[in-house]
Amino acid sequence: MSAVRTNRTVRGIPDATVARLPVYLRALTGLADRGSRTISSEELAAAAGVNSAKLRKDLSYLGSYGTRGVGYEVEYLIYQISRELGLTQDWAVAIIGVGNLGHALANYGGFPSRGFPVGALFDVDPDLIGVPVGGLPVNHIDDIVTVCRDREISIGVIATPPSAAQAVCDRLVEGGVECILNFAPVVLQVPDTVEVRKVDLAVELQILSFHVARRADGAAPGVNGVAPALDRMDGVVVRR
Amino acid sequence: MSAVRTNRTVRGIPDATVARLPVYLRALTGLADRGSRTISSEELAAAAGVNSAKLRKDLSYLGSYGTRGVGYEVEYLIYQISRELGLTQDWAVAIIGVGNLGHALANYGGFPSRGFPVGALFDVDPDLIGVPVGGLPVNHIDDIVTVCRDREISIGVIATPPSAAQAVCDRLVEGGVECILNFAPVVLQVPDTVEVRKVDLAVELQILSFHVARRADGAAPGVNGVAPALDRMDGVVVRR
DNA sequence: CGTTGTGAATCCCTTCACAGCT
DNA sequence: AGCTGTGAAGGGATTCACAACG
Repeated sequence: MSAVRTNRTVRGIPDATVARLPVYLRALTGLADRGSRTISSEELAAAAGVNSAKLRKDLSYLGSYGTRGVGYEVEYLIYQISRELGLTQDWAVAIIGVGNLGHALANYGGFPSRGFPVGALFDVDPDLIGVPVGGLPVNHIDDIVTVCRDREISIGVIATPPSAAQAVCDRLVEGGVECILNFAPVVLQVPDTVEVRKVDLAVELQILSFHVARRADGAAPGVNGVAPALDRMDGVVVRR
Repeated sequence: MSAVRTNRTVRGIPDATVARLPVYLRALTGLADRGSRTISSEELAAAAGVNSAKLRKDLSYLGSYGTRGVGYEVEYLIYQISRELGLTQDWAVAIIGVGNLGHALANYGGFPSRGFPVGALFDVDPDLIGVPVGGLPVNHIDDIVTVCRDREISIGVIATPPSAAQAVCDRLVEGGVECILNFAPVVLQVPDTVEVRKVDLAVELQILSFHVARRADGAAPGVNGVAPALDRMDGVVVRR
């Protein structure tokens, strides 16, 4: 994690910054659509929902792309952020698991339109193999390695049941995929050359639950919240 | 943000800790299924993919639920974490936007089975109103306020196109919903009594893109990556 | 004059290391 | 003897505040 490039700045952009760049990018494309030519850090920060000092510091990691007394040129900043994020080229994704979620993802236009064409679909279900979903026929999960190699898949999206996730992940890695977006509620084991990001819907809801519960706490009983709270520890409450 | 409760400990559990509790919970239920009675911080940490000191510190915010020299009793810890997260009661969720994603979410069994019954569905499309999705008829988006009030909805899941998201959000808040899970690529404006969490698939892919691009950088040309990289700044490359 | 870019201060989270308990 | 619980140290990220600059 100490890759020094001889480019413009010595790199090592903080993870927190990288995670915000796409948000800035979205705000900027919105502004470009509405015809803005330049924008100040204050305004852009408001549009992105962050503090302006944070925005300026984030952008400063990319280089000095603003003009003092004026602001940032929208189109130019869009280009610089896109370049930094590697969005100047397409990266093919594979979706593994064509159930509810995988189906929705395969049909979701937001991926290809942002430079992430869906290059392959995989499932185990024999009834699905060969059936086109979102215009692309489903391949068998046993062919992950060869198909990913052939089609130069860069990103694997795991939308399988949890029990299958690790095996699928292993094959993706074997097929040369080094970036994985994991929707399965499992902690994946990968070599440290591989980058994994996780989206876990149940976890998100449980985090929200903490906040609802906290609010309900002080409030009058019966305000949003279906069953009465358990007060006694008389058994385990987690369902499956 | 300085809510002091007179319970057992003075509260104020760090956000980072709250975000990990669901992960511990999942690891623990897995262990319980396999019949483990107790577990050490070392083992549980490994299962959850974190460092053991972090795990112990996180758990220490809930209270002293371990036994020195032994470890944690699995069932008891499950109960304590569930209680802390407010999972000892159900919280009804509403899904707004019954398109690809909303449809998948409505049919996803993981929500109700974890204590988040789907209590309402909304859309604007007249063809969808009244049609049952996942067993529940779709309501019109104009009825959000009254339906959410009536059915005591605690959590709103926004799965609409970005253009509709803010208006939907406003109505949810008006209907008494104080926790929102937002799938629309928009920064929502809410009163600070409302908690918003965001899941943005395109952002996740763009973050991964940064990492793919970084890897591809040093590698031989042609290794995973569809189009040749742009070297010149001759136009804007972001698509819509 | 207005806004960027950035050292310095602050805050929060993570990790270490070990005292304290079973 | 072994493992938890936690002060203390360390590392990042955020925010402040202002010098530098167009």
